[in-house]
Amino acid sequence: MAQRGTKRGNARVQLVDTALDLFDRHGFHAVGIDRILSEAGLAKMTLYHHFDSKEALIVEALAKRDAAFRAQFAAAIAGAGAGRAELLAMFDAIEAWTREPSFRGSLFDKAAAEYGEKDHPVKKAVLAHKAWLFGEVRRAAAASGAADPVKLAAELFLLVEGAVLAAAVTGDRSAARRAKAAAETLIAAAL
Amino acid sequence: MAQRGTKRGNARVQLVDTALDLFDRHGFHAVGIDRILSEAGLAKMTLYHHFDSKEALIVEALAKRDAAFRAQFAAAIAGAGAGRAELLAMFDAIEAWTREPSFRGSLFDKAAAEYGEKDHPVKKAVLAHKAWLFGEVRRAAAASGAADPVKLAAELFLLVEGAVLAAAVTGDRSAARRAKAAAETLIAAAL
DNA sequence: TCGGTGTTAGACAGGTCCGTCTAGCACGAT
DNA sequence: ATCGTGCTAGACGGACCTGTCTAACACCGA
Repeated sequence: MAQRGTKRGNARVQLVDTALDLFDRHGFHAVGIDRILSEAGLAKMTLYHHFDSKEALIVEALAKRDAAFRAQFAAAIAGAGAGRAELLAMFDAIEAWTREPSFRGSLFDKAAAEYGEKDHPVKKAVLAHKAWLFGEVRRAAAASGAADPVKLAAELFLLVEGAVLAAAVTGDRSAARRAKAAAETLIAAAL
Repeated sequence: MAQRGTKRGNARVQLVDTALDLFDRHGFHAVGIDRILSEAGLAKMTLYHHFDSKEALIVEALAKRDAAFRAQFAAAIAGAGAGRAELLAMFDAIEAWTREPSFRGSLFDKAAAEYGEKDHPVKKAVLAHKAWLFGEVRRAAAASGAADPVKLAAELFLLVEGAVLAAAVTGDRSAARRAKAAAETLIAAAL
């Protein structure tokens, strides 16, 4: 049994982190709360004190992953300038991510696969994440001087999504690099 | 209760079709065999007479979906010529598919999300499907006269994957059309 | 009409699911 | 040191999971 939290309030963090890892590895429905609690060394009531339900835990886990992703993404493209350079830096960021040994695909894609109902809280979290990511691409595309920046952004977004999916499913770790190459062609044609 | 099969051997087909529909709507782990049997109006032993396990049913369901997809895909691109026209016809095929009211995303992407282990039979079925699809793109790219057909195929494949994913997750039904526009740019640059 | 074959119904078993319960721990303030 | 409070442990409940069992059904050829 893992040592119990030495500080108050650590349990919640431990819970979310453990859940995040297990959901990522095995999926949401496949992982029961008993397994999360066992792995985290915590008890049932600890979970239900902090969260109303397993679903609430999932939503919070996705929120944490979303925040971490945004921060990592922002840091990765911070060095680049605006416009074209920033767009290309995004593909570098995706490549760096997909090459991490811990990369197991987008947790949001997995969540979307398991929770397809439009009004489901989990699906809403997925859509919010996707909308933000597309917004980032659109913002950078707008500063690239492209004739039709929204069209360019939409095309590049498809490349990003495709690269992440291909890297996750087939394990193709060079997908992001090839997506970048395609992006360079699309950007050049869009100016 | 649904009327029992009037012909012998209809049960197996009914089973696979019902499972396919439910897996597509709710996911693999979320759908129990009891639900499938209830919906199909069949009994437990009927399932376990035809299949060794739920997993075997999943694999057969994916095989049927794979076969149907290949047939539909082949029919959709049959009219087009070879090379560039065939590549573009593929995007039309994807668009037609994603615009079907019954479109709920790629069942293979969902399967990959729930069964991530490399050696899992379900994952193997997913990889076989993806490998075939990429092979189709590569074959057409090879006949397009591109300087580096494999590179072109890889880039177009990412667009296909991205379009299907975007259509499934965000419900963006014009994703495939934009993927086609991007593909035209990439093909033009690859010649 | 009768027997044999292949399929089906529904109960059952053992495990796990999510969520709730009571009881009691460990800590901060006084 | 004692009290009060926030948090936690582990048992429990009812529902559901996958897979197995017995018993009997419907249909075939003879």
